[in-house]
Amino acid sequence: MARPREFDADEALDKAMRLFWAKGYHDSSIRDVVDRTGVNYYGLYEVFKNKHGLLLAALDRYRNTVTAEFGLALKSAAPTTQGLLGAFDRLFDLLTTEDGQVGCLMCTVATELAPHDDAVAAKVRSHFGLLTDHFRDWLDRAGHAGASPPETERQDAAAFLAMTAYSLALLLRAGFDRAQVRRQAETAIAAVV
Amino acid sequence: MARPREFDADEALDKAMRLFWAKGYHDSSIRDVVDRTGVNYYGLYEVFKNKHGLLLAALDRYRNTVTAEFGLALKSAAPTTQGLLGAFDRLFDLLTTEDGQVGCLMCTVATELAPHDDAVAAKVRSHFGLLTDHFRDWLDRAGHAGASPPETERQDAAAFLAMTAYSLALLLRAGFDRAQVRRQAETAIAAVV
DNA sequence: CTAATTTCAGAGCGATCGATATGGAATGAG
DNA sequence: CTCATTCCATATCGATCGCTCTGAAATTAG
Repeated sequence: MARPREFDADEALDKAMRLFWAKGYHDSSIRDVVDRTGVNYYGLYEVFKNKHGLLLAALDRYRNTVTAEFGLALKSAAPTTQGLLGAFDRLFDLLTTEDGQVGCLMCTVATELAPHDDAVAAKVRSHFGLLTDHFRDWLDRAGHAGASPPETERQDAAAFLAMTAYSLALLLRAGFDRAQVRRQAETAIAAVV
Repeated sequence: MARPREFDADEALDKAMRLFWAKGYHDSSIRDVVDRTGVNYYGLYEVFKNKHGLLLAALDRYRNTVTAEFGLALKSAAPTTQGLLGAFDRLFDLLTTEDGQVGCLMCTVATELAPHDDAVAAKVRSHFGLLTDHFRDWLDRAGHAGASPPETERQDAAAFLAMTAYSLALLLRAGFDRAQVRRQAETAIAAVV
């Protein structure tokens, strides 16, 4: 098989994801990616085809790491108001890293690209659906405690919480301080539990 | 005064605003602006200094036209659940134009630029504050009808509605259909009135 | 009228973009 | 070992970026 690859594709993808996450798509150049990952152009294009392919792969990775992590937080959250608020606190941690990744990658590329990029738009909507499912699971657990609301109402509440997560991410990215954003989360939670 | 200007600065700014609104900042080139407005480079740089100055002016115009229009809708909205929903319907109209402007310009530039552009971030936060004030006015009117909630709670509700408006715009831009987004609006409204 | 001034139209600037081509280094097959 | 193959490192490509400069056109002052 001739000369073996010197880089770890997942590791490189993670760094590329964090670059897109911090700076968005158009403002991140392939040269930036090369510098950050240490991977040469050849390897990058061999594995990810082009810049757009790299973004799509980064979105998948985001879903499988960051969003999955939040899913775990929801799974282990108590079926109470405080439990849900704790999950949102975990979300805030995930959405504000030390390396400058502020907000949610999905929300950022949604506003930047979705109207003119069907592949990205599809991934965003799919991600929103996943988020909704996670909240739905939590609501199902919480519903056992009190009176069980009707099916459609509970599904609406789940989608509403997913929308809330997105908008909290947007506010964080816009520079609102965490305490203020957290108050918004409390108001949203009070709406559905 | 020598040769007079041949273009209307406001008219040109409006077209530039719509370009940024539709495609975002980085994906809109000065050449695009020149083509869309018919204004030459010289005039553009003479009036707006540079691309960033043009964006800031566009954000001001957005606030004074689109957001002002929504403010009027809120002012004339009945102090009822249906009244508020009607104002959101007007918002949906404003956020989906025939020329391809989908979503909210402020939200779009917030995710695209705010973390690395203080001037833009400041305008976004100011815009969010204005939106909050508009909702606050409506809540004050609505509050007269029933039991008046405490001051801080009402202010939180106003900010929550502003956040809701932002996230509805985000969902529209991500390609969710209007009916689904409207359902989210209903859920949010039910949370505060 | 001429002269001075300002705008127009667009050519052109250096820089950077995404993407590819190239020559040498590293590996496995025979 | 040789040799074909694959990857690394980087030079380079044409295109486009934000922006400026230039020469002609249009206007006012005198």
